[in-house]
Amino acid sequence: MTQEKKTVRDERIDMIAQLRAEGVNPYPDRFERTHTLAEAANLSEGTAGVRVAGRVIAIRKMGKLSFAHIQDVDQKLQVCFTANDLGDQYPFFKKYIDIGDFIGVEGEMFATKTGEITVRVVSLQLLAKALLTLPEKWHGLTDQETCYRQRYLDLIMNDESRRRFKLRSDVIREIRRFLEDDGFTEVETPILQSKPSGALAKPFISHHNALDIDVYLRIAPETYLKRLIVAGYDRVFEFARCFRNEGVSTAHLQEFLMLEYYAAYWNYQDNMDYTERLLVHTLQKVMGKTRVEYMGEEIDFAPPWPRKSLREVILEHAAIDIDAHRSKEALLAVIAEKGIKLEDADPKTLGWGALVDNLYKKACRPNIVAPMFLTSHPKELSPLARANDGDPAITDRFQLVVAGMEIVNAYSELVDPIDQRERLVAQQSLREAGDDEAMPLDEDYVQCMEYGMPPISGWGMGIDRFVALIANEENIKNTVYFPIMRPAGAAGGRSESLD
RNA sequence: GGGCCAUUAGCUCAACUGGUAGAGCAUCCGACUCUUAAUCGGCAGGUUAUAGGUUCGAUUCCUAUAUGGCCCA
Repeated sequence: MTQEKKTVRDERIDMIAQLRAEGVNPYPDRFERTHTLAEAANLSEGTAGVRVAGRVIAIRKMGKLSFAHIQDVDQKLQVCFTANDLGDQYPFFKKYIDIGDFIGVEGEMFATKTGEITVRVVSLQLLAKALLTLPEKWHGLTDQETCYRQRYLDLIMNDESRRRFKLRSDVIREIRRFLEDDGFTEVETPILQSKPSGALAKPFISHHNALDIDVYLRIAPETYLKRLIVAGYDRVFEFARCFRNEGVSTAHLQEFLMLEYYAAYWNYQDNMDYTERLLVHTLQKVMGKTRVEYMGEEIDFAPPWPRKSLREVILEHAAIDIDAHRSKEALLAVIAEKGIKLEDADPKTLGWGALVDNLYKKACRPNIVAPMFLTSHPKELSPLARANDGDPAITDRFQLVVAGMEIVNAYSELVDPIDQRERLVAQQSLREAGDDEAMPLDEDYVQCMEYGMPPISGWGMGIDRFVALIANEENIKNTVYFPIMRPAGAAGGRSESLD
């Protein structure tokens, strides 16, 4: 006996054939709506001629009276079918409409005895027949992997997921409006670049066939945005999809959204003021408040946010004065003396600046919860930042640190072409020594600077990370619709290449 | 890169110390005019992630692999 068992899908395919045989198109081309579901939900009782459409997400079929809920990404609405109102269409509904289908209905608004606003349907149209059933209605979809791989199911089933993605869209919209209202121009700069620059990171490499050159997916839009300031724009910004070919973790995406803006004639102090205004405005607009909860801690963004130098912060949390230990050897010695273990495999290969950075990440950063501006980073960590006029070993730079995460990175830009060339040459030699995160010398960029670059302060924020923070979401993958995953069922293909 | 955990019906989960793999929802058949996890009755649904091993017997124990999650570096 090889009788194949019928799956739900097989049954639905049979049903579609049956529908067609009865002259019903299971996939009609349009439906004329009078209201969205959200609009309909706000209509008053007695409003007739309401035409709405959506996906059926729940059905309660009874003898001659049935209820269903239809849903879109914003709203869920109850609809009611009776044999009296629908006539022939009532048995059609009972026989052919399933959870998961899209339907369009026309009817009159009324309130049920529990007071729920509902459409009393007088005519019904099937708009799309579903072959596969939705996840179970009560527990919904909880498997994280399925949520990532089939985000549409996550969004259909999980209200919390819909809210999170709405928050993301709201954040981007409000930031964009705020910047536009302040005279910033939104621009687009290249994603395919022949030299990756603007950050210290490993790029993805691709190949341009027509030009026969290797190209890099951008790691930051920085140097192109500054070229536009040279071109004469006062203020530009870009929501820039960036790519960094680095490790996977709950805090890192390889493809992520960075907002950068550049304002001519500002320094980093002006920019800290502006950062407070921009982010407080955004939080007020999208959350209606400045307090958010993240992983059980309450974080209040009410300004002003303290401004502390890297030196002060390390002194505070690690009791080490980095100014008193300005050589790598001296600093290593005092770190060892304090019994602090750095994360990097071999701190001896790091320069003084990188050592300071590691020390901060280990001893200070996890303790910074409330928003704080961290300023005055070592010059060697910031090849595109302006050196401080009083102390040329540090830069006029700040990061906004919240909940142990760097949310914003900004500085007074280096606009001196001679200084810039020297620093990029230094980076280049690090690169040649094997540091593939060091920045290559971009001759075209330095040349641009030689034509004259005004004072600028630039700013960058990881949108995904910011959204994760205010959405109280631990895993950054849940702030993007479709995070990259290893293809499901991919069978090996890499064992051969292992040495 | 290292450690721990998970993978069982379409979905959410059980299955004691190794002894015939179960339930709810969804599907299918039937009843039902205010339901909302609708209810009630009935049917059906499985290569327990994959490949090996131990055993009279493996969802359970062991090894490897795959995918994912969490923690650490």
